[in-house]
Amino acid sequence: MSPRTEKQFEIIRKEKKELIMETALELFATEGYHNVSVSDIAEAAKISKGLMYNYFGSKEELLLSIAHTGITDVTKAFDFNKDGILTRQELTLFIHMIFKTVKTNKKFWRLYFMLFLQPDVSEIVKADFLAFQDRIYQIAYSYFLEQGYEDPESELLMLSALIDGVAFQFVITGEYSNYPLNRLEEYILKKYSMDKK
Amino acid sequence: MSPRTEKQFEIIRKEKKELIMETALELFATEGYHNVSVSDIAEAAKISKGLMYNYFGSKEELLLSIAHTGITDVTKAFDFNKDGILTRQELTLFIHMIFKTVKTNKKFWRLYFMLFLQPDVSEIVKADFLAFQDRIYQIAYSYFLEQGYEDPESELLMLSALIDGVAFQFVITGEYSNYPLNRLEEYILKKYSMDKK
Amino acid sequence: MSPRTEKQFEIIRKEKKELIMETALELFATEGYHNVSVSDIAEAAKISKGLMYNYFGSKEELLLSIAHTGITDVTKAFDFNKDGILTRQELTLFIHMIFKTVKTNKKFWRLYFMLFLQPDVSEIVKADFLAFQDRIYQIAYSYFLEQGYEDPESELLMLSALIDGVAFQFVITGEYSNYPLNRLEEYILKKYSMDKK
Amino acid sequence: MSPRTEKQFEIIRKEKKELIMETALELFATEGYHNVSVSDIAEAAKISKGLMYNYFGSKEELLLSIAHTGITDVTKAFDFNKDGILTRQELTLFIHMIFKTVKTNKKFWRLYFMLFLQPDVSEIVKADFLAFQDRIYQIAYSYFLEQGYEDPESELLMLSALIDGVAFQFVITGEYSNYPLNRLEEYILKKYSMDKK
DNA sequence: TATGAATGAGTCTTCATTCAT
DNA sequence: CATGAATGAAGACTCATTCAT
Repeated sequence: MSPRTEKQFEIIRKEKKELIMETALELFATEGYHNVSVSDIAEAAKISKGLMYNYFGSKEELLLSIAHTGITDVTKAFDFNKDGILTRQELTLFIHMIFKTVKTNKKFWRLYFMLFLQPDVSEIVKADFLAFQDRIYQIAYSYFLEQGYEDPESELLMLSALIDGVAFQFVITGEYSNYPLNRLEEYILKKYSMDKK
Repeated sequence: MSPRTEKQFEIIRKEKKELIMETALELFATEGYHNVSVSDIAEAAKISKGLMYNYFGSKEELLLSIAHTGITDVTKAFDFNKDGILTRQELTLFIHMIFKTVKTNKKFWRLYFMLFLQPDVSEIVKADFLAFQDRIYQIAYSYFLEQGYEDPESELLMLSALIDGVAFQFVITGEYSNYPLNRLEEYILKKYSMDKK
Repeated sequence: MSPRTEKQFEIIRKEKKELIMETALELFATEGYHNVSVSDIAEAAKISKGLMYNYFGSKEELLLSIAHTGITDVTKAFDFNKDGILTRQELTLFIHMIFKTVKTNKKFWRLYFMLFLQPDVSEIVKADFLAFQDRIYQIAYSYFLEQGYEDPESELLMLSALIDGVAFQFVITGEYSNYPLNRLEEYILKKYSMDKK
Repeated sequence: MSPRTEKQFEIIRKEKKELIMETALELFATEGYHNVSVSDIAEAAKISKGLMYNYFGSKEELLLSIAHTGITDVTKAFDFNKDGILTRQELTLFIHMIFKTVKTNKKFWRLYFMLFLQPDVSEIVKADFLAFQDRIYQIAYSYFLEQGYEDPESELLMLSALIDGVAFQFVITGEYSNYPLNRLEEYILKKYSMDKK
């Protein structure tokens, strides 16, 4: 008889928001943002078309929310609170984590690659990502510097490109691909363990 | 004033077609396929909307034509008629050529990355590209094998990923970016010249 | 803490209803009926959307309630219980009252003008207004007749149009306009004091 | 076989544009701007929904075009190229013309009254109308001044309000009303012929 | 009585495509 | 070969209204 409490409403909102975002991510990643209509999302999430607008101002805002939440989650997972210098083991762990996040969040990374090829990506998304990338760069850079690499910057760019390339190739393969991500991970790790210079 | 010969018509057709494709490539790459309307293309190419349909069955066909022509051109440029084994110089040249084509056809590669993230890419385009990739793989693979690399397949995949990664990062930067493509090229070449194992 | 009596509930209902109507009138007049959503009204009145439907069957019914209540109030204010003939002073007072009500209820009159240009105004509202107008017409007509005006009907229509025109012009000016309503009132009163014929 | 000439296209465009504007004016005036959908207009004009957007950027732009064209036409009809002072006959003619234009363009004036009650009317429309009104004011003002009226400004405002009021009352009556517009015109004209001071 | 999540019909608008000339 | 007016299906978005709590 009495209306739902504020808390109850909050829970409902949170859950619905997540449902919509997950559904949309799934569709955006598999079909492409422009090939998915708001109706498609509503249907897949089993809600009405209008409800999406109760939670997100527009289809684009939904996309940006997904991107923002995704990168925030990934960033959190990395626990960047390193103050000292990376040891070799730590770099190993680090690279391992990147591969893991790519494996776990394949759809998300697919979306991110799409977003970056889209020339009109919101500055917010870009800033989010660049912040994340920067952290990684700093860490890897200090490692290469420490290890006495001749041209740590190029080394860094190469590692970055390599990871991006592997991730890209992995991501463009279908849901159940047999891209040898694990094998490549090992191979890369081995390389960085042996390299001197 | 005299009626044009069939040959002349053919030339006109060919030129118009190319004009449309170039204009469309430019727009697709800078604005994104879905953000460019047929009207936009017509306007930019200074032709009528109807004329596009004289040359291409649909907007999508136009896209696929661009992709097909592009990859054909690139493939041609490579002159794969190698029968013997790649020497180190040849690999060097080879990698150099890849970087060169990425640099020269930035827009085209951008389009290609987009296409590959789009799950419904025509099988034709896929086949085109896979054929191209296969040739490269064969060449590089035989090289790594010859050079006595322990795991030539992984090595191959890594080179491929590395190049894709560099190309991707280069391509998503704006028109006049300062991404150090040349420096990375050199760095990669040096790596492959020194590496034993 | 003690359960509210029925009487108290009634008072609450009345006050809420008035709050909603006043808020809606304010918004309708400043933004236009179609530019104001039920959500807007609810937000401005600091109530929930659902509550409005507790008091009014629909958005349109709310509008009509406002119009009905408004014209009823205005009518009451006039105290039409005249049996005798209007003297000149009484006409003066009468015209003065009309101007006063226009001044005081600017928003309401704005709404009324809108309603009358809307072809599908409810018959109820029309009837309300025509009743009001009729009373005024009767009074003014009898006055003009008494005063020996040649064509009292035309005279009446003119006075009516004049007042409507002044009111309209006053009403379409912004909230803090400097339309010389008072000056015009005086001017009109003077005219009707001097006119013979 | 050969495409239509530019001239032919121009004619087509002009005629279609007028058709759409006339149809829309009819509907806007009888139903109200917000109660008429673009589909309604298309259906009434027997064109497709999309075609309207070939000629007008939006529904609102269509409205503004109608308003602008209407007031331009009316202004033209007045031939304001007066340099001398208005004689009484000229004022008579002048008032007559106003009444005539109201009678002839009833729908248009209805639309204009609506627009002026709409708080968010485009500045363009307002400017158009105020320019027109200004011309009329100047002419009437100079007349009243010349005739030695005590307070020409108030006199002017009154004439203006009177005309607005008559027009308003005439306009809110249905298509085939029996509002005595002609009688009122005569009555007003008589007034202004007799009035001294 | 009061709340706000949920619905879905309806609206404006876009745009690939067709076709008469 | 070339044009652009015309179409209509599809999409994003709004909002009055309902209803479980």
